[in-house]
Amino acid sequence: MKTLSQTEENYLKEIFHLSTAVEDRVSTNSLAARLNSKASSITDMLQKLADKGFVEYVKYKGCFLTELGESIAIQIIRKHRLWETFLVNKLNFGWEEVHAVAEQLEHIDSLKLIDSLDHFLNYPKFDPHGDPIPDKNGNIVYRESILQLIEVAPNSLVEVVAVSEDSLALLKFLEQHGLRLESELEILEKYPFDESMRIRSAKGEEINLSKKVAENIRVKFLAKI
Amino acid sequence: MKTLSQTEENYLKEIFHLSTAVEDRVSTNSLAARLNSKASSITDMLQKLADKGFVEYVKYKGCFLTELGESIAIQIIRKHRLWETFLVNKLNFGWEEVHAVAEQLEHIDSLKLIDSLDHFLNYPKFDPHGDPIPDKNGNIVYRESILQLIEVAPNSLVEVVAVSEDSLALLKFLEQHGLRLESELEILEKYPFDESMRIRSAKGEEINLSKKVAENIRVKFLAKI
DNA sequence: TTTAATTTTTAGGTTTGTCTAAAAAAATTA
DNA sequence: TAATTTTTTTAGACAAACCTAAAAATTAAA
Ligand SMILES: [Mn+2]
Ligand SMILES: [Mn+2]
Ligand SMILES: [Mn+2]
Ligand SMILES: [Mn+2]
Repeated sequence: MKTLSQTEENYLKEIFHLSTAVEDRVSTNSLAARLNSKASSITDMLQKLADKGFVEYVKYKGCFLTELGESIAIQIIRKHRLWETFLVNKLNFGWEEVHAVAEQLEHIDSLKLIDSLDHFLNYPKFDPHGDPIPDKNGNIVYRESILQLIEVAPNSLVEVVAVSEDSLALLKFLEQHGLRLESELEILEKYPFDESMRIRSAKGEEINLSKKVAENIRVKFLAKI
Repeated sequence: MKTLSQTEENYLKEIFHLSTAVEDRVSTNSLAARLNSKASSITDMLQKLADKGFVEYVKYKGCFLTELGESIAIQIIRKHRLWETFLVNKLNFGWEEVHAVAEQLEHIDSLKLIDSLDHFLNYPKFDPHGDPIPDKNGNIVYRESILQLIEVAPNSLVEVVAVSEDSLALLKFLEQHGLRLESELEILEKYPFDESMRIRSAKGEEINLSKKVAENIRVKFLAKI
């Protein structure tokens, strides 16, 4: 199988993320926004990816990955998350520093490398942001009963299990308030006018979280208080 | 400092290797041969690199690196050799498997990454092929009194200290005969008609080495026998 | 020191991935 | 349903890195 360009790989990865998280058929404009590119460039590339059999694409109707395209996307995500794990676990990077470097490392092409790395890291199941790491065969084990913090009702106790990985500012903010994976926190109050919320961290600090922040923290429900 | 393309980095690296190992001013054709490219392509790129201040280039007279160009080349070589060391020491790659992967990894752009890696590997001085690893400041400590095996007279005992790194076939050949870094061997006889030689390995095996092979093994003289 | 061979450069193209501006289709609103 | 707005595609260009073929400069041979 001939190897794809970095650009093509980034397109497939982004189509995968959008089609699992947001829309079934991925629109030209949503890709343009995520890839910091223009709609016309996206159209060009979608035609090429469709020719090569990586996506199904119908003019004006958006696209989705073929089985082949999806398996490639998953392997790139596997590499991305394994490298992030390496950087945090072995090289002592902070979780907010790894994404940018992993965006480069995910394109290194060597099966032996990535399998050896997986072994070296002891076959980790989740990356530093709580996201599942696909295995060699592309299987992804999603966690059960995870919800966005913003969906949780007041007077609930929850545990942080994942955070949106690609916002540097968010990760720094969480770091600053001692919020990380496995942190427990209590939802004190929700303010409907701006969808912000007030929470109490494990060590008693009360923190206001904006809508944006609360959307990007994923938690597991622990108890009613 | 804005970041160079992978292609530009490869040109600088190759100019560095050729101008230290072979010729003071690097010719268009020698670059074309090393970069598997055509002379006309080299000319184009040299003009660009000269514009950007990485090389001195005079039409028809070849080129050499500026101080800036050299410092960039050395940092790429540093990355290449650190990654090779990582692959062998941590991921259990064979020394013949690492060069191709390092050719990709050397272009990853993150100072923190490479310095952390250096630390993680315990500041190695030499890579798996015996080549010196430049430090953070670009200093390279070359070994004293190293010669090519082909230059050594019969009845000498020598120790292998480095091998040409980028020939897969050579490395596999050496591996097969148990020849590696720190191996001791005895030069038995030299055959002038094809410049081949006969040697005896530490464990007594007698092996014939072609000119090509004997040129690409670097040794330290130990004793006359 | 001419002539011949070799090396290097220029001229003119190609491919990949991008862009802007204009046209076409689809979705919304009236 | 007709008009308007939004989304998407097409048309035409551009920069990077490469190529082939032809011209020019340099080097080697006669
Ligand atoms: Mn990431
Ligand atoms: Mn992640
Ligand atoms: Mn190498
Ligand atoms: Mn090496």
